[in-house]
Amino acid sequence: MAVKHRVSRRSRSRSVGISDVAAAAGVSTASVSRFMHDPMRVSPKLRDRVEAAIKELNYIPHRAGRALASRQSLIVGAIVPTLENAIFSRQVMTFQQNLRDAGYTLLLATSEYDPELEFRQARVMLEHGVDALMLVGQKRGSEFYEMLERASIPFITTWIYSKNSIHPCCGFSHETAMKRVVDYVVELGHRNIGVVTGFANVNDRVAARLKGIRKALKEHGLELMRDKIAYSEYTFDAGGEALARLLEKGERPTAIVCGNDILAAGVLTEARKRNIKVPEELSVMGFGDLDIAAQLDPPLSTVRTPKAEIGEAAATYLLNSLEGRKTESRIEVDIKFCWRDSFGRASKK
Amino acid sequence: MAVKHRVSRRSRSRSVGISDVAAAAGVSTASVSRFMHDPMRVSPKLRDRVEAAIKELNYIPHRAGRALASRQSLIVGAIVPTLENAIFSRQVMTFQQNLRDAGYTLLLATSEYDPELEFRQARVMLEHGVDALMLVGQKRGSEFYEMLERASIPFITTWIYSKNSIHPCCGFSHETAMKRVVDYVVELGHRNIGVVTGFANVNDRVAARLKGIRKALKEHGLELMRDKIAYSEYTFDAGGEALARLLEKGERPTAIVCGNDILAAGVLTEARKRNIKVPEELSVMGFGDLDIAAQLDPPLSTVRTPKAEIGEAAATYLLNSLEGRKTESRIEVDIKFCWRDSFGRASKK
DNA sequence: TATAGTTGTGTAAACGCTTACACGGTAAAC
DNA sequence: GTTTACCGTGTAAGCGTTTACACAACTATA
Repeated sequence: MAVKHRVSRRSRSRSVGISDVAAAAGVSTASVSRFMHDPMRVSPKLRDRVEAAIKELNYIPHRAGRALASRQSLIVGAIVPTLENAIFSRQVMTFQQNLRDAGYTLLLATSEYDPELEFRQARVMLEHGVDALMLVGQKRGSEFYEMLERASIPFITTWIYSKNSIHPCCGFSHETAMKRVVDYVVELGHRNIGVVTGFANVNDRVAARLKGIRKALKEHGLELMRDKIAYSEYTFDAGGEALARLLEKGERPTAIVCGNDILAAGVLTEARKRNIKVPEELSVMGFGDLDIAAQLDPPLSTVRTPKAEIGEAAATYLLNSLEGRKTESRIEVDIKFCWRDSFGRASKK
Repeated sequence: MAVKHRVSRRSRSRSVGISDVAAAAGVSTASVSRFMHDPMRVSPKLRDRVEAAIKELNYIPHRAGRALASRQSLIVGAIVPTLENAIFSRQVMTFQQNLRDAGYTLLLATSEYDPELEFRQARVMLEHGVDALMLVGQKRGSEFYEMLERASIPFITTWIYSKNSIHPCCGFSHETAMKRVVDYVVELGHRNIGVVTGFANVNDRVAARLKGIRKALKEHGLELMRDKIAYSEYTFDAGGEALARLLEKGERPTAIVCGNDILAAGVLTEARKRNIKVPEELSVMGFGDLDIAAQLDPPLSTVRTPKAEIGEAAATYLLNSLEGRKTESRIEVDIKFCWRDSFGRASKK
């Protein structure tokens, strides 16, 4: 059934290579190569000739050749779930900037929260010979880590931190973060607390946050009932709908703790639509501190996560590893609780 | 005892190559290569042996070798100004997804709106042998385009459209878009219009939008005075400050037209801070329709730009070019005007 | 039966670079 | 005036693929 048709061959014209430069300059390719890496390693006379030849021929070195010969691609890979979320795009951006400053280039893929796709992308990256790899989260099959192991390249998992982590990681404990949030929420008098969260099965961070919530509640003798959790996609509208579902069941919560700011913004909008006053009647808490959080009305209480810092720290770790420098492989970053107007004391009945 | 280990050098151990597989399977490397590209091209017997050998050895093909021999890297590059803005990250994401589905991988760099940096990054991409390249905007020195010309790879400029464009492009006319906006703004009775915009010198899209504004005003016998324009960085706060500057000078405008939604959001926040009622006393118009636009209070009027569509169209164009298919090289995408509550008729004095 | 295709496989020469090694020349040490 | 060291350069063997070409073994055709 598959109709095989011949794809027109691309032009195969040789491009200007190092040997052309060598010939034009009347030197050996070795000398040109040396010049490329450190002009001071060749004599001034030769230097000038090579320089002239390069300019003359518009020579652009071909890194595939270099990669083959030197076993270094100068490429670093990153696989993130999505770029729709400012969280990851900010992280990727600083990651890339730091790599670039060190002479590396970024190969980027998204996994769309699909483990299988993530695995395939990782494999492709290894085929491309990436010198290092940045990942998000740690939950993946052992064959994934075994593959990395065999490739023996440094890698780091981000948005995860645990001092006993088996793998290099850079982030914070989502569990602790959320526990602290809920501790405070309870302190503010809230007893009936609703949760709007992403789907925990695909994402270890979501699961950890839920765990933190449960832990805090338990310590205060409370329990997170099933009908107080609404799972949702990461969109504004879905966040609003999640609130709607929560409100349909039982007594209205006095506080909603959300898995991220997108969901919280949706909740805020839905609350306004229903004339529920925030925070008087309903307190709302986000997570992540996107730029928009402070622009919402009322400004959203949330947890600030250092997206850029994570990208930078990940780059630093990988670069250190590549250079053979000793570095801490479990990096904890600071988070900050931002209590803004969307969250207040529980209304007294 | 005497363990002689040179730590500084990176491990140079040969990895499993195609020749190892060939040896293990008792066939030639050519056959393995053929198997890799199309298993049906080799006999069943040989197929099984090769398959077994590959699994046995955990063989991962090395694309640098392939790139060298076949003159195709299966890598496509993209250079965008930043990923902080959802505009570009969304575009990059769909671009990447479409490439991936076609077997290509994305090499990504940011230029931070710096032409020089963009040029250097482009050069690095060519060194990596990208098969194609996506860029944002068209304003760059001729040496840039000459370099691309010499590399003779397909490329496309995005967020730009003109039916006479010299270069392949995919986007819309910012000039026309803004002209239509202002036409309507004037129709709504506004005569005193302020503009908050990014810096036009670094960005051809900004310049085009300003041109559109001026053109529209001129047709209505109006003029954009210098003191009605505030230039600003692309941050919420800077947008607010820009409004502040505008308000200090002369009579207060009845409408503010912004270069993007971030600036508009900043303007909205600043207006609220000053107790200026939107839209009764001041109408505000954004550009771009970020997700947040509809969540703001009041919901922001803006121009919806198809970010994902641009990424996809760019990918499609490049893939078509790579496969030698004939395609339109100037692609216009639709924009949509979203009139929400932040914009209304000019208040009658 | 002779001839011409077809199919499956192997051989070996690239592809563009790096780098171990060799070598001649000059400078420093004796 | 040797010897020793070092420096700058060239030679050539890879690095892991692809692919043009050759060839043997079939199959189809006349």
